[in-house]
Amino acid sequence: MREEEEPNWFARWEEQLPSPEELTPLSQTLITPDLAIAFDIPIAASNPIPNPSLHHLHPAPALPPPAPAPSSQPPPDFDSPDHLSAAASGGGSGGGGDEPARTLKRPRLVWTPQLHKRFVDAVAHLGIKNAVPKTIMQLMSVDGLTRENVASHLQKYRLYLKRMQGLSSSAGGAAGGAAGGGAGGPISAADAATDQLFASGPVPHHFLGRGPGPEPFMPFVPVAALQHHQQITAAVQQQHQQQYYHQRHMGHFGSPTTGGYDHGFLARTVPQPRMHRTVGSAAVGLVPPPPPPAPSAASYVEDLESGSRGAGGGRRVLTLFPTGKD
DNA sequence: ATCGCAATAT
DNA sequence: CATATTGCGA
Repeated sequence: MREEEEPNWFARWEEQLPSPEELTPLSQTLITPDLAIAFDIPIAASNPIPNPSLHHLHPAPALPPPAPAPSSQPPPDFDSPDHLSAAASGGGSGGGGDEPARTLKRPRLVWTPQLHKRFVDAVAHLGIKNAVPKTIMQLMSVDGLTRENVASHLQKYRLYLKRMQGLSSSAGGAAGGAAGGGAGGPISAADAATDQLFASGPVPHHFLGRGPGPEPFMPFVPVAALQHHQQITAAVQQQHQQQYYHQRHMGHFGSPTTGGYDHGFLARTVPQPRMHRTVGSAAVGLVPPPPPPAPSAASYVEDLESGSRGAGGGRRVLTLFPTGKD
């Protein structure tokens, strides 16, 4: 009953995807080390490098989870509920020092390309069929990730796919409508470019004259295309306080060079084929803008870092990853 | 009970 | 602008 088999991505998945049964708890504190330290939160230092490596486990994973059957196996095991430091808003806090933990609101989750990748990978791996928030969430094994988080993101993700479903032509886009789906077919597309696309404009978009046109755009189609294993780090930021600064006011297509970083992703809900981006990537000055000299249809898989930190910016959006990564 | 999605709030 | 929340139907 297997229908399609793409040993390519599939094989890779095996390497980094822990079988639902083995699912290794990648507990990646939703908090960044810095943040944790800032809050005096003892991070279990027992996880310097989660499970970068993998043990070649069963050779035949039989694509879909073992038995799409409903009730089947218990969840992979989630550990700590959440230590999300809610970052006291400053104001009131009087008490101060208590252990913020449950019952407190979690800071807004920042979907970083990496995290998003994990998401996309999971969806691709599960297939439209099982790609439901709960499953995805569990497969992602991201500590702190909630079903709502995924659900919300998933919603947007689907919208994106639908939106570009018709535009394929035109370069760049690459898309393919695979989505569809209706069930039955595992999405097959490749979005490898996800993170990369996020920050870079793989789309040879010639600056279409659209100045005031909002177009955050979310570049990438579903599919899995893993390559390396990296730590998924979820970054969080305060819930209130001023907010996001990076706004695309560039209005002019001229030189979107450094200046605004961002990981654009997902687009609005207006059915407008507008595509274009201002690209930006890397805030602290790194990851130079990859000039797309070869508009090949090939998609590279790489992850970029957006280590933008409060540093000079002003805001503390800790979207920081383990710098290291070799 | 959970998903899916629109609307709405922050 | 990106997420989070909420409400309602399936």
